[in-house]
Amino acid sequence: MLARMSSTPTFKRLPRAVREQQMLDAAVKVFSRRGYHAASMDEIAEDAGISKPMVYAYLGTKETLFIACLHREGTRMMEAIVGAVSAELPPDEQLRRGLRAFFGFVGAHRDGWTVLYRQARSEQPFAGELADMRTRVVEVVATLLRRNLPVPAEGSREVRETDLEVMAYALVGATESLADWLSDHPSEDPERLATRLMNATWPWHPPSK
Amino acid sequence: MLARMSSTPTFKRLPRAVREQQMLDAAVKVFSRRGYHAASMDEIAEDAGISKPMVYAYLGTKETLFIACLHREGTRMMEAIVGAVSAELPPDEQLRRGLRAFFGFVGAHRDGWTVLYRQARSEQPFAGELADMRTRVVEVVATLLRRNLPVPAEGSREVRETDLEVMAYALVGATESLADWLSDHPSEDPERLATRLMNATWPWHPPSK
Amino acid sequence: MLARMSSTPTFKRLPRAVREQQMLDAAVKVFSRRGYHAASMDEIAEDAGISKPMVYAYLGTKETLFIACLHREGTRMMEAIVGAVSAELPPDEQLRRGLRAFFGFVGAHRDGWTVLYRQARSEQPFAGELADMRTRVVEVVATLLRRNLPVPAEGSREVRETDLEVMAYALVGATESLADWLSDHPSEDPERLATRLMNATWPWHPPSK
Amino acid sequence: MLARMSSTPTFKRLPRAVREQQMLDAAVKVFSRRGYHAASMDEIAEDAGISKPMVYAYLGTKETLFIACLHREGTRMMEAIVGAVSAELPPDEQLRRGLRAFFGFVGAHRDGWTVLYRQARSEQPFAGELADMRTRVVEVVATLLRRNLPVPAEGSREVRETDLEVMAYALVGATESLADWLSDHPSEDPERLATRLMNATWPWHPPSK
DNA sequence: GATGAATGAGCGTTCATTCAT
DNA sequence: CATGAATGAACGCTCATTCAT
Repeated sequence: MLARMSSTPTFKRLPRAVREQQMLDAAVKVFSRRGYHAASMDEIAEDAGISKPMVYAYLGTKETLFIACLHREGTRMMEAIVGAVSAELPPDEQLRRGLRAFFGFVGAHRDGWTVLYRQARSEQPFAGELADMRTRVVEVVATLLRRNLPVPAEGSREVRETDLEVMAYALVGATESLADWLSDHPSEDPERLATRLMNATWPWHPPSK
Repeated sequence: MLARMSSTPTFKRLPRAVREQQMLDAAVKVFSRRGYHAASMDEIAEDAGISKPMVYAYLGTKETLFIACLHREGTRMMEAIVGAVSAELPPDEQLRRGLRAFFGFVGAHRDGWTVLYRQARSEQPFAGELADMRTRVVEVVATLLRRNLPVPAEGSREVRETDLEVMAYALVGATESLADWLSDHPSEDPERLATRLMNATWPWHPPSK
Repeated sequence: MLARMSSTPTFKRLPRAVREQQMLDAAVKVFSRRGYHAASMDEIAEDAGISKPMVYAYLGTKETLFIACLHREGTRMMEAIVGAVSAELPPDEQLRRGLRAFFGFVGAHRDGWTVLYRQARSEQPFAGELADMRTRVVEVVATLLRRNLPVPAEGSREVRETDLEVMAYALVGATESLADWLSDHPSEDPERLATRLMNATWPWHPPSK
Repeated sequence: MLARMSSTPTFKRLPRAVREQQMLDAAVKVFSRRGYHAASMDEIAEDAGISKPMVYAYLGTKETLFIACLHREGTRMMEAIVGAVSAELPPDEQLRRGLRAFFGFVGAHRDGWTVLYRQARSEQPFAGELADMRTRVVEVVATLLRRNLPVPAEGSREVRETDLEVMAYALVGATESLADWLSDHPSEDPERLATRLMNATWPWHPPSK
């Protein structure tokens, strides 16, 4: 029904949403490969099979383009994790599954999220954007941790809120670091890595798997 | 105040070694503030109170200049840590003091090492340099960890080498992450942070301080 | 005079091919006037009435730009000579006409080929390019010379191949030198110069013209 | 009397003339190897084992330094040729010996005169200097040629002065060209080359050697 | 809607040249 | 006499960004 009968192959003009995804694909690829500054709009446009002014028309400047990449990839990662964690599970199982999902995602998108994230962290203009994302992650993790602590033995020192935040930060940092480790050990299994981290950090839980 | 207006005009024809340090100071400052790419050799030279050709004459290109910064700051950090850890101390005390020294150093040089390190991680040309430093740190930490594990209860599962490496990586990542957290919470005490991390990660040890 | 004030403003958004020629014109002019090193890309761009990035976009770096100049001018010269020489003519007439065409070309493009050629000879990066052109010319000349020798009298010493190559080189060198002489004597007639060289070098042929 | 009795080895300070020759040696070497523009005063000073300000104190700017090189090498070449030619010899023998001496000199100083000369020809600032040298050479050659022509047969066309100048230029150009050819054929004997050029250009003379 | 043509601005780098010691 | 220290001035090159078609 959309089929025009005109002589020229009218379907070349893709709808806007599709074009935007193509551009973001190309941008993620190039930003990851070259780094934010070394990436050139020319290469991104060429890789997307589109002319440069189109990129500007759809996604704005280089900076907004990068932010768009960041959001898309960040959201995808979040969804992967959230999709793996059900609120009905016991807290430690939530943690375990969340870690698995994260390592799995990073392993499957080796040139995506991790690299963009690292780029963003080192460039001032994106500090704000990143702080937001990170905060959201830390909050989720902190919540999980709170429900996941060993029952404080008798009157021993109790864990306070700031400690929780510190632990959450530490866990996130540890996880990022292991994501890098994973990059250097491609033969390792993301699943096993999640288990290892769990066992190492919460030795009071029964080993999983 | 004291002895201002000294005998020489103090502002010109300084010996090479002095100028090199001035340049490195300026470079560290500008690289931290702007990021590697956004930093301009002009600004670095101006900040060092010297003309650009001098920078090139003494420290070479922008890339070698950055590496020189990295080495100087990295070495300073390493020395701060090594100076705080004595081999005679029990392993867990070594770890504790090493962490304290690290956080203390990061806290005292807020715009130095951490930022440079982050920069370097996100630029390919410096990946190699950094990987070396990181590997050395991980090895040291892994050694400490090996001597620092809880005595494996009877026949329970034993910790293998790979687990150790993973733990070391995790600990280093957690520490780096907390170094960032420290940058965002300038009012926090580096000493306390080290304690918190120890308590959170090795709850089976008696709390320190 | 004729059809000035044509329909289009004439000064912007020209198609690539046109702009490339404008750039090459400007480049030849500036390279000739200043020499390869002293010529600045700024001046070339300005002279072409275009911004510098366009020059880089179309013709590449300074080196490739110079080579492009060399090729264009060299090709034009070759065509001028080839167009003047018919294979049906007797060999000595071919030589005579070739010389005339060469001197005519040099005389008509005083600041073009000769100067570029001299520049190229003195810069290592272009040694290869030029050696090729020169070799081709020498081969052609050697062939002509071979067919153009006086019939060796009875048993007199015969001319060997190496001698031919040497003669060809000598003739080409002599011709180049005279092209310079022509630059210093603008009032001289290129036609007469060719005749003079012929008469001086092959006195056994009947004088032409 | 100049001998100071001081404690330091006073004789390290070489007399000015010696130092100048060292500098010129270095300059000739570097100019030949790199070309006029690519040669740096730094490299020349270093190669001469002397500091840069000394070079400026003794030989002035880069331009005057190059001219000094040109003069020294040009004079050496002239002396080599003049030393080989005696006014008592028959004209054609003078020519023959002059060519031999020239090719011999060029062959022995492969990186000296020829390269400097070529450099100078392609840079405006040295046009004047070179024109002078060349004129002197051409005049000598023209004189030799005048005495060296075949006795004009009966009433045939006579050779005029301009023809002589043209011939001299042609011969000089041919010779330069063959000097290049010699560079590409290091196994060839400069002596034989002189003979070949003579035989080719003045076939009416009895072959020499 | 889509693009080839075009540029302002800036950066890393080098070099001839000169003080101050 | 001799030099290490220092710089002004350019230059080649690139890039994000925008017109005009």
